[in-house]
Amino acid sequence: MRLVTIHEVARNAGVSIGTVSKVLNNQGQLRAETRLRVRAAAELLGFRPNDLARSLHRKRTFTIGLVSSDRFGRFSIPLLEGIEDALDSARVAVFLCKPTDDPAHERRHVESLLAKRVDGLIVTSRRTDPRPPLDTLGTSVPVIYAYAQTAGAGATCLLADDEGGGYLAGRHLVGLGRTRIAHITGPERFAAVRERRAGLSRALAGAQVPLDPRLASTGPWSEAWGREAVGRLLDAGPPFDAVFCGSDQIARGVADCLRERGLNVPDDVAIVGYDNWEIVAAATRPPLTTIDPCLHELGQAAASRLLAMIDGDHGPAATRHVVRLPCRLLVRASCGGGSSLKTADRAA
Amino acid sequence: MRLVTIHEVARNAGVSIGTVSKVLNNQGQLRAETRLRVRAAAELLGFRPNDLARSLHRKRTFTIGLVSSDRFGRFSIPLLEGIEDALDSARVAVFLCKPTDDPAHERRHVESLLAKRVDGLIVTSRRTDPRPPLDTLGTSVPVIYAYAQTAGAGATCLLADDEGGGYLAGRHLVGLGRTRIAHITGPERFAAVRERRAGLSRALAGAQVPLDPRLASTGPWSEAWGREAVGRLLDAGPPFDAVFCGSDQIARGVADCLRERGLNVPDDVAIVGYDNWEIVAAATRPPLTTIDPCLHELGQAAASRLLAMIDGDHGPAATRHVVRLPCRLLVRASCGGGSSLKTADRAA
DNA sequence: AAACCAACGGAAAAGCTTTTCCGTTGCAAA
DNA sequence: TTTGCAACGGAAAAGCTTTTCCGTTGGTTT
Repeated sequence: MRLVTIHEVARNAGVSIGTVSKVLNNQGQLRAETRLRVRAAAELLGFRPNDLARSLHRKRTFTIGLVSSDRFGRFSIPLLEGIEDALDSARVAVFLCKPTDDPAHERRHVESLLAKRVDGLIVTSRRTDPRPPLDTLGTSVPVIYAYAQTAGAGATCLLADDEGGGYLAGRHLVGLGRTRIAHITGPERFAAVRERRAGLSRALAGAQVPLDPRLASTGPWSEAWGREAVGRLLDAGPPFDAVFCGSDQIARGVADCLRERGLNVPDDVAIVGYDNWEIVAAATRPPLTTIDPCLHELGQAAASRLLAMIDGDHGPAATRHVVRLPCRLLVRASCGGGSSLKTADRAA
Repeated sequence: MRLVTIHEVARNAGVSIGTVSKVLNNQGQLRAETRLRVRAAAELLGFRPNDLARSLHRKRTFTIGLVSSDRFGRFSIPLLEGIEDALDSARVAVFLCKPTDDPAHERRHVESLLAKRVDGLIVTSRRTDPRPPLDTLGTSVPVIYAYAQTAGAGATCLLADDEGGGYLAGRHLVGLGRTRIAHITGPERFAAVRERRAGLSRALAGAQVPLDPRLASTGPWSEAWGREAVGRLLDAGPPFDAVFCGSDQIARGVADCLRERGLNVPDDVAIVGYDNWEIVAAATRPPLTTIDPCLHELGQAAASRLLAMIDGDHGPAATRHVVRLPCRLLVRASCGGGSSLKTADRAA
């Protein structure tokens, strides 16, 4: 695969390689006729400048590494697409890399990325709980944590605002007049679980609606858990007219169980899910009103910020930033209620 | 981010840069003591050879491009992971790139990948139907189509064996003694739909079981369609004791509807799904026996083959290869039946 | 003691582009 | 006609590594 070099273009156009370079980069003082001739030669030969040589010289590769400390899953995808979106317009390419949780493996990948002289790194994970800081092996490549965070000092972390999401859900439900609100969510050990609950509490407190602890339960992030938990409440719990679920999967289980028990959603019980996992939320009967963590936007934001850090070179690297991006309430049918709220409603 | 170069290591170790290179690549004739000294200096300074310079010289970047003509979705993920798996051990990194369906956009991406001198390209898409060949802009980079195909002459395409998958499903059902088998699947225009049906027919024909056309219906790839289609059969169709579904989503709809109509799965009706989309198949009540297209393996195979093409340089590039990789029957509970079959059963 | 060989490691080219610095060339001004 | 300037484009270095080809050095062989 012998590729055309700038030398051949130069020879073909009867100029020096420096001139070719100038033409192709719109630099220097050249006659229009010369530019045309060189361009024609380049076109004819199908010349494509070698980015390796170019980057070697410019000390910038227009390349970043995405290290996802977890398997690619439903959270990584919108994130990834957001990142691609933002980078694509800056003509920056992304190296994918999927280390396992094994730190040695991660290290090896970072090593390889650094050898390739990526301009920056984005770290993501499935869980939003703190992870050990990425070891950049003594270099000072800009790093940004997207939908991931670390306790490290100078780290910039972009997260979804789980507390705000919980608040949005709560406010929506009380706004619709619900007063006995159950909360069925994931394992207590997840920070997201605790924060979403805090947001819910804040919303209810603001409306003088009590949060009955007997109506709150934690368990796995699964449909089966949703069915089981709501079944228990129906069997032995106090009455309730709404359920805020920790995930759309849980919400789906809740909806299925309620329907099978003869209850109507949303008339008897309103449901708010979490994640806006389209394929689940839209297929549920009725389709789920849910909290959308806006991961696409989060990905875009992460990428833009990284780009800024790369350009700024010596940005505010020393200070730690944890930024929470707002979630969005996406109204479908599971709460009834106005299409007036739509998606415009954002957390503070 | 001034990085350490081989010169600094050389100075530090009191040798020439050539010697450093030899040490780090285990080449040449050097005293053990020298090797040690150089290694120590490199370690001390945290030297990391610049892959740009290295690749420039070696004419090999250990980098490939993954162009996914479709959004990253549930099919791309296992594929991607398989690819990563195979490439990781060869220490090859992958550039992600997600052109839209716009050919100009795709072209721009390929352009950029070629400028980065990727050693090869993998093309994937969500649908398995033929796509236009990837324009490699006059170069001869090895290209492989994974879970995608093109009519182009010298193309190598790796696909899942849909016909074989349909056959597996059919054989499993007749093996369990089912004789009135319905088929609810996706839109007719998908090649996969037609091929899976052909496989089903072959299996039934082999067992002298008729395929009643009144029991076959096509529609969207959705749960709702599964519910609707099976509902219609219950209302107005001939009796049936099994349903082979075109996707797990459809199968889930079928299972939900049957249960709600008071029928037992698998006692009254057995169900086989398609895709082994874990999160759906395992959450269905009962968990779905399904056809697993083995996309992880397909990804691995695609990557290994690409690697071989890269190494072989002038491989069998001129001939067209379309390879169908076998699917696997994954037994859960929706057909009852033996755990004896398990996953060992593969298409011919 | 002369000749030779093995072991060791240095010098330099190659790989491809960008960019700075200068040298020409042609024309206008004095 | 000479001087000067602007426009144009070439030469060469820089960016970093790998690899080939040689030159030294010290010891062995006869």
